[in-house]
Amino acid sequence: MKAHADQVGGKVLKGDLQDLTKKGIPVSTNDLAEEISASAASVTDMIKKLNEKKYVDYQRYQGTLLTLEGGRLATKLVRRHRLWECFLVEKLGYGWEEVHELAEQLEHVQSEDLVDRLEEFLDFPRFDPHGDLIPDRTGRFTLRTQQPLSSMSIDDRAEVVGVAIHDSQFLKFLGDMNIEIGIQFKILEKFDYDGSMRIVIDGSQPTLISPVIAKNIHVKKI
Amino acid sequence: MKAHADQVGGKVLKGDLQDLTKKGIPVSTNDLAEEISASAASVTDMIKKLNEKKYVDYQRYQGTLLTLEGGRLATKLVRRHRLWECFLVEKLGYGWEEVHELAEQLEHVQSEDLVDRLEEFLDFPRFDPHGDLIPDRTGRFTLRTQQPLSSMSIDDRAEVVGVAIHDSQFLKFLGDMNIEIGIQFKILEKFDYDGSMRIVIDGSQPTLISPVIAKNIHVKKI
DNA sequence: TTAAATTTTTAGACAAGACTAAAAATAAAT
DNA sequence: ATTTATTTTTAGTCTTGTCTAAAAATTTAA
Ligand SMILES: [Mn+2]
Ligand SMILES: [Mn+2]
Ligand SMILES: [Mn+2]
Ligand SMILES: [Mn+2]
Repeated sequence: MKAHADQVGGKVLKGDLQDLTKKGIPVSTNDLAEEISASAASVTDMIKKLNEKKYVDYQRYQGTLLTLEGGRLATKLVRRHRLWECFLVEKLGYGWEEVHELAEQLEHVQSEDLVDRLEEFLDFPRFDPHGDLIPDRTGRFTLRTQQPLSSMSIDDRAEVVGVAIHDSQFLKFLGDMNIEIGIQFKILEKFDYDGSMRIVIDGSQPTLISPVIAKNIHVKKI
Repeated sequence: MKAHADQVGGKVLKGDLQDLTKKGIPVSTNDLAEEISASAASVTDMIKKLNEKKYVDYQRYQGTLLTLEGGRLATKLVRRHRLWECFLVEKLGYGWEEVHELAEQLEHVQSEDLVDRLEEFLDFPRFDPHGDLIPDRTGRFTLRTQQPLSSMSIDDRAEVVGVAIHDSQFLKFLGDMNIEIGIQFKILEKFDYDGSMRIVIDGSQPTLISPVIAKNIHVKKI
């Protein structure tokens, strides 16, 4: 159910949830179980019910795929989740590392209208605090050019547009290094040995970025 | 679980949830069942569990009372509910007749901190859109002098401070008559026959108020 | 191409929360 | 003080969502 804007670099174009997931590749029962911390047996049971209701395409032993209807529902959930995250950060002053769990609860409040009003109240934000895209009322959103920081070269200049991981430890760590959405920087060095990079954030001192970190920061070349 | 500020006219003083409910009078199993639209059997089952957890005092056939701990929990829920109602009206532009059901969902989001921040964001409102008191972080609140409009006499001037019924039909009806929290008016006539009243809202035309309506509007004499 | 390892499903059980129908306790009426 | 009516509880069942252990299917390796 979780969308991964990260996997879709390239041109700006319209997309739906399918574009945000690994297109057409079924997810395994075990992976789902792992993701939601439940047993594989429970996942099988539930998936069968969702299949009955036509929210997923499921054939035993072959994994699971969202149907169009399931995708629509999932997109709505993603929309709600991300708008609530915006609210928590923009209006209640939470940090980007604190909002996911709260949004997980708020997203289950049933009311289309509430979310639409929330969106208006927030002035129609296009991205959530982690840089993820917010689908509009109709489920559409605009894709964005982006690439992992690890793919940049020396002397490139770039802007941080998102993160691949929402883990609060990771986000807090980035925060401590003053790395946040919107900051611009230049690549000073890239070490062939392990791919570590030295970058300099405009108006600040140079920082060393480990390859694992670099892979999980999404940037836009400028 | 629902607090009734209406039952406590009189002097301004500190209170807790006990003050807001019919003090010490146990609620019957059937009344609870009616209130939540469940069977009496279900209520008995659940009450037994709450009794186990010490949230209520229950003895079979004798009805149910909140314990101190249960009261504290209930107060928190009431606080959350009312703050969310404020949010929906103040920030998202909902009408007072639309917010109860949404707040019923939002109140179940688990996070003390979230509610405290919401309260601050709303500038520490003391009353919700229906004029009900909002407990503070510690569960305390200040009682307010009030009486039903039906108890006023000719030539009295008063201000609307709340409503006894939260039914959306009733609230919409009041709205249509331009009766809302904060408006001030004068009693022109009171008909002995059935208790109907004619009132005039400052800067408007006189209106006729039926006794049922008058009983459910809380006012403060001025 | 068969055997071993892994993944996924089934079978069976359990807890929570609901319900209906019948029994028991309490309250009201004669 | 009995009888009758009402309220409340118990008994038994159902549904939903979860789990573990064992069986079945698929994938990987020999
Ligand atoms: Mn999130
Ligand atoms: Mn996010
Ligand atoms: Mn309410
Ligand atoms: Mn209210």
